[in-house]
Amino acid sequence: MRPNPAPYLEVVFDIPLNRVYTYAMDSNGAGRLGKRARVSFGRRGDMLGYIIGETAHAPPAGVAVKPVRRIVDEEPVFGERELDLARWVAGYYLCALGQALAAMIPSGKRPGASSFPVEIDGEIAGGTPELSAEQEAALEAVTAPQAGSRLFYLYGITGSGKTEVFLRAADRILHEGKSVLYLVPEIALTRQTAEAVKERFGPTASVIHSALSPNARLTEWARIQRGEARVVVGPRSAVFAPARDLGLVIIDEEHDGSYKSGSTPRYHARQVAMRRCAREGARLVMGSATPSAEAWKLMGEGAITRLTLTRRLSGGSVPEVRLVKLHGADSCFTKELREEIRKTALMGKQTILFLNRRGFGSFFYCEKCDCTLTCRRCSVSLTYHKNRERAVCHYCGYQIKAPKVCPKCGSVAVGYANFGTELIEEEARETFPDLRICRADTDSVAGKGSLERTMDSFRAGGFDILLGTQMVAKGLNFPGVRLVGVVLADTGLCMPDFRAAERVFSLIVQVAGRSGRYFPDGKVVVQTLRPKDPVIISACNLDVAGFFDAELKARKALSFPPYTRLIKFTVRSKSAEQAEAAADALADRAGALLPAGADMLGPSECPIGVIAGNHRRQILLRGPEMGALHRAATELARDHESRKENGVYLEVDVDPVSLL
DNA sequence: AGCACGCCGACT
DNA sequence: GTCGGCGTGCTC
Repeated sequence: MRPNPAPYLEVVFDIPLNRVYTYAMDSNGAGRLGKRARVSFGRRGDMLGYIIGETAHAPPAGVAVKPVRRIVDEEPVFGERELDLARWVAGYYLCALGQALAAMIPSGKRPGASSFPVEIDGEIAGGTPELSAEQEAALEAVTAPQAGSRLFYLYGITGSGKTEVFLRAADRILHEGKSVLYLVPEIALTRQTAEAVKERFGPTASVIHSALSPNARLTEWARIQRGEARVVVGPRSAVFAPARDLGLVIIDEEHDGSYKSGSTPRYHARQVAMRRCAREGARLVMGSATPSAEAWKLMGEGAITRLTLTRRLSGGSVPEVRLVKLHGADSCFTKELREEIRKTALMGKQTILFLNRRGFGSFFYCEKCDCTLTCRRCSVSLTYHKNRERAVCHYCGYQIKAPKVCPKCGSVAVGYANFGTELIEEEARETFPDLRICRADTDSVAGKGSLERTMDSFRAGGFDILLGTQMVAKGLNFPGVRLVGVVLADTGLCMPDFRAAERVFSLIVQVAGRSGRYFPDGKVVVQTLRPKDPVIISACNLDVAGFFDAELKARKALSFPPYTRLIKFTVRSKSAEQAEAAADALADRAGALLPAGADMLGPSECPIGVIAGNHRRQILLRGPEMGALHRAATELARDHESRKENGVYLEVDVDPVSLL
């Protein structure tokens, strides 16, 4: 037996420790790179690690090298390309390499277990429909052999046939012998698109269904690795699929918030896709009726090629969107909405009521002049703190005594609005005691099975009114729905977030598009406390360009994305004093490290100041470009880690989507 | 992140 | 006298 030339393996773990550990491998031969290993780690007897290197060098003296227990994989689960991508993710999003790898690789035990069968929806249009001239032009642009651009945006109203263009483009790329990643928002849209892709591409397709077990995911992963599956449909994590010869990445509903991960690593699938496309020479095509501000700006500058679809294919009409003023003191339902709900029920049709996320805190409004309280520096709504009787900006910490009269018009008809889903449900039941009402949001339902049952039952006509949050808006089709009501558009608008207007606008336009598509007589009623608000008006007119004209001007004036980049630091501690001290210390260091042109907002208390006994404070770094800002943030994070403060945890969010 | 070691309050 | 609270310290 010849001596092993590389007897040590470098292993990383899915823990927030950016360190590489060395284990001993006594048997001969190399080829462990990219496989997973079971090792004993600290007090933990058994731990799954990722082998990122093979080396002849022993760790520094004094450390007792442990042997590898078992190599888990027959074949490596990640190659150089995946490792490179993981390194980039770890560096860009400031997390440990092991955490980046864990986010990429499904954590199944071993491949081979059978996958959960994907249910058939029974609503798939057979064959391939004819393309309109607009669709044809878009397809040609995206798949042109000598594309001048690599980045495209399919911008078109709901029902204009974006999906068919995506499928045709995927088909062409496949015929070039390359692979395609087709990203869809979580849950809802996945199923329909997945069916279409399965039907079109058969076994060449890999559908990363949300119901797949970890083992089944790993099986799919291996099929993609081998080049057996060359069209991958899935949610944001599918952007990491080990596709060979990547030719095209499709991001459907690009504006959707689910593309940004909510836990470490807090990556954005769009960002990862852009990096992959640049690195692997692939093209990227995104699509939405309501692009993100980032994408809209890039389209305006020509950095992304805009391909516009204007025609509705199914001949559906644009729905009537009615804007109705809601009087704060009265009920959650205006006369108009009540009458429309009644009328709809009498027709034997159904109503969907949208609640803009759960009411968050309380916000000032004036009944008389429609004004709100905003921070002068950040232009976000001030949050009302009842116990302290103060109105606070959660970006910069600016605060004033909570007014009892309107500062603009002196009216005493002011209040602090807060409409939660429970309140609205309660009132809906009181107002319509004879109608059958159900509620569907993630926190009202115990298991995901019961949520699906609720949806299916509603679809089958088992309820008259469905109360739901964004998740209902996304992709599910309910053929019996005539009326869509946005209960209170302002709830979202008053979120203390500079993206609040963008989200509200997007939601209303998406809702409106939905209603017109599946019911020719569709109606949308948007209730608002402030019917003169330009955001709500442009949304009801479905005026995307008009909205972004104003919105981008405001973002520029206030130095917010997409004109700047942000990195958010959140410190948390059981002790309020420690959290405050740590945040202040971090801010001091940040002040010294910040590059020219960059600034810092905060430290301030997080909008949800205490979660599970943890006091939270945040600092926002802001700069004109990511390069220098990111270097400062990296330094700052390293600095914090080196002088480990007990019980103080730091979390970093690069390109945060929500500042909450 | 886990998981153990360690040093102070109310129980059989 | 012990069981157990979770503070802090380490993990090849």
